[in-house]
Amino acid sequence: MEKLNTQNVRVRIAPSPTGLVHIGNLRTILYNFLFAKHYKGNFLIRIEDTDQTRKVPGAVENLLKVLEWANISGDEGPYLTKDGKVKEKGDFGPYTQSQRLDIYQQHIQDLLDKNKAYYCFCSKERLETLREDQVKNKLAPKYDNLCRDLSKDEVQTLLKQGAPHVIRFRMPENKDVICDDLIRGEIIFNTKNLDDYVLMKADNFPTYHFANIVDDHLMKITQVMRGDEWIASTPKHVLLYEAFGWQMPQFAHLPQLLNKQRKKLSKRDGDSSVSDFVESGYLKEALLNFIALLGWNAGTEQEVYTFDELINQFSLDNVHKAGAVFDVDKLDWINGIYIRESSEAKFLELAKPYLEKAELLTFSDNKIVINETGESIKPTELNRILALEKSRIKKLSDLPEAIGFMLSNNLGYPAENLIWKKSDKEQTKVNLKLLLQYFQDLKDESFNSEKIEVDLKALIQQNNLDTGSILWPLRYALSGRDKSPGPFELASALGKDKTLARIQKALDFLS
RNA sequence: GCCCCCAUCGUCUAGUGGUUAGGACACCAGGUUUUCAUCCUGGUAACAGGGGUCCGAUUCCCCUUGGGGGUACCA
Repeated sequence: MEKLNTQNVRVRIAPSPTGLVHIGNLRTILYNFLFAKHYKGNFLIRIEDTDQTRKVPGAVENLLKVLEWANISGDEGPYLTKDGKVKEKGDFGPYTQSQRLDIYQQHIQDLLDKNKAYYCFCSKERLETLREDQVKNKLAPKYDNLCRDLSKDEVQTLLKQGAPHVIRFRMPENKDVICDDLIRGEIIFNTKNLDDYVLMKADNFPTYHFANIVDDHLMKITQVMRGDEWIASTPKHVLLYEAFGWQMPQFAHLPQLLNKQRKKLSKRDGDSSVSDFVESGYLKEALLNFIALLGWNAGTEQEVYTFDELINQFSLDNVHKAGAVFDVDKLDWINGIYIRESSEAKFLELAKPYLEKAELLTFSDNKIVINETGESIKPTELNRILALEKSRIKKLSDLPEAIGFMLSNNLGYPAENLIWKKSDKEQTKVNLKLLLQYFQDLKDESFNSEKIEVDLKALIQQNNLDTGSILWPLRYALSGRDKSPGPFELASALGKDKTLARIQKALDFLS
């Protein structure tokens, strides 16, 4: 295997703007970025929009927004300005292929002059019929080289007539092509299995194969890291570099991200667009951490990494060959870790958009308003409420549902739910009255969960009560739910007035 | 059909000729506990099969099987 070149590292991602960025794209982007930063090189973004028919408006913006969200920025290429416009930076531009057509024109002429490429006037219809026949006869579908040996005069005549044409690569015959891969070693192909593929399309746009090679060369790309679905086209690329007489970059084909069915994760897999993950409330640290480990590991038992640790430890040496199944359960687990470890202030910031979107709260410059009641709530109070759910939610979109009952003044539930399984109605009423009395006497400044816990445990002992017979009704009165945070924390987060009101309401329900 | 890639618990993976095959998620059981979650402890679970090479193969080679990718004027 060839040795990794670590000098003047320049890598790129080359997405085509045909839809939303999906999670597999993001993983490829991540690896390129980590690699570039690890070797203190440059990371560039190049938009490969050579298929005019598949262009999707807004796709470039979506890509750049995702990168911004992920905190990954290109050293060269397109970027998003503050007012949402797309601009480009860097000395090797333009970084959008549709703006480089003249460059491809020059280079295709070079190949034509060297007789490495030729004009082809075959119609799409003919090619289609040809392919159908080949498939029917169990032959490899291949171009039959009809135009490969057209004379110069024939070509000139047809061109003068304005005949539609493409330009094809003149594939050498029966030649082994060695493709060296940083991850897989040498892969050998024979040109007899390759056909004279198209370099320039009839609309004068280059194909991926052509534009990609010209640009990687011109932009001085040192390593090409891309999904392993490209392995099969690598010999075409190698041959093109040879035809031009250019030095090739090093190739590293990354293992694919697979869905549960072990198929390539694609844009068609519903939930796989990065925007969906953002919307569901996965933290960027969690998502990046998780996908970094899908196909790579440092050879240690570490599972949780900061971004800097990823940059420091990332290496192509321990990137896998086999594809990896994307397992949401593990993502949820790691997301939970990042949620639990986030600071109070950060968690509030993270929670904001989700609470607002669910129309639970309205945030303005100096006020947070509870939509249902119109009351305002202090950030410190909200923080206390949020803290209750930190260890219970898996993603931020779970939050509105999880804390809704804390902000509502209309808890409704069947009265019998207040009764603990080993208790009865009368006992429950007595205990709730005891609690009402206790909380009435409790001073505001003592209203914290530690104090309440100590007091209530003492109360339980003094009165010789079953713990559950008092704590279950309290918790239920305060939450109206079978499952919730503990009663001490709830009381503390709700504050004296609401605590008293909710206990009173429970007593009303029982009578 | 043809070409190419890949193969350790259900999933993500450690392992580079000699290990009780390790960790994490998920799952199960137990502990803490008023519920749920967190947290702690323990458990079930894997080298696809067959040939070689070797004193010895999960590890190296070959074949089979299985999975995936490619085979476009898409990327």
